[in-house]
Amino acid sequence: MSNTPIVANPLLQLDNQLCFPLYALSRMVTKAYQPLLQELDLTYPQYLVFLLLWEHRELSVKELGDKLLLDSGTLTPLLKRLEQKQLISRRRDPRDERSVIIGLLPAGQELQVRACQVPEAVFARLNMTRAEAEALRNQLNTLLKQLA
Amino acid sequence: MSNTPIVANPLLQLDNQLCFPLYALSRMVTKAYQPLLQELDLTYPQYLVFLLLWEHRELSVKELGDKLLLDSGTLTPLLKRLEQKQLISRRRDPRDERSVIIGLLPAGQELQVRACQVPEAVFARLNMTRAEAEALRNQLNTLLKQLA
DNA sequence: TAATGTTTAATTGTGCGCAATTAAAAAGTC
DNA sequence: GACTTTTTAATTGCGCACAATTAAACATTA
Repeated sequence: MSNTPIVANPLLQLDNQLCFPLYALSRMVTKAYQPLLQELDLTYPQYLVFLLLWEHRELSVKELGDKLLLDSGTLTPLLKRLEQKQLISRRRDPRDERSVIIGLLPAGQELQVRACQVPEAVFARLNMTRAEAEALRNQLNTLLKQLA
Repeated sequence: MSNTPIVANPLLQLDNQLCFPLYALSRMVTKAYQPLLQELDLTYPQYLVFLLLWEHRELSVKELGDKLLLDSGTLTPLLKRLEQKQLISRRRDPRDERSVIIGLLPAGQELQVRACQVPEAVFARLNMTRAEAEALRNQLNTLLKQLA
């Protein structure tokens, strides 16, 4: 009875899944950022929010969610923590009181200078050429657009 | 003062990061599994545990962690939930009392039959050929081995 | 064998991620 | 203009992920 043969279904083997390396690599890359972001006192998703704010200065929660593919259940508490650290501001859009507009405070703006070295430092840890990285990024982005 | 020019640093733009499509695509793929796994009453990481158990029947928490790149802080509560649902068993290894051995219970074994259709169903949602999927998987696995 | 070091899980605490619900504002429709 | 529908955030609850700590079992070495 404890000898029931195990059906070796290749479709159900971890090594044959596309999902697993995607899942695992994503976490490993996040971990590669961690020590660098710790110096900025930011988590990885918080860092992504700042990438957008440094580029656009102001964005609504909705716009952040559209760009990061995250909903308000994730963003609202994250943004409140950044507000509490005086890095960003949160205010209702007077023209549409449903929207909450996120803006950079001086301390949040100043983080950009210290963040400049992060991409290079992380890149150095992944042993791949620029061309390889860009090719993979385009590949992943293509898939992403098909799904989102 | 609110006119401080924003330095457009391409290295700090979300669209130029490799990390973001990896992070976002991983979550999207997990979401693609969700409705299928819901019928098995499993979460995505729980499903990964079962892929390994269906293949190996018994594995220690350590072995599961090595294969999934997860630590006991993640696995212990997850496994306790599966134990509570009578899907798996947890017992100390009599030969090394530090190890906890995870085994399949009948209900957990029977889940395999219902799971057989999951990989095909998920694959259908990603508009890519087998060859493309395999190429990408190998690429991601190579990167993963470099990091782990 | 006694002391030291290593391995393995468990625990604790924090921060996502997301489904589901609620509530308010805005837009569309009759 | 009242009614309905849609949009937008916030809230609640649950399950990961993971860093840091603890404790027990095992291994190594003096």
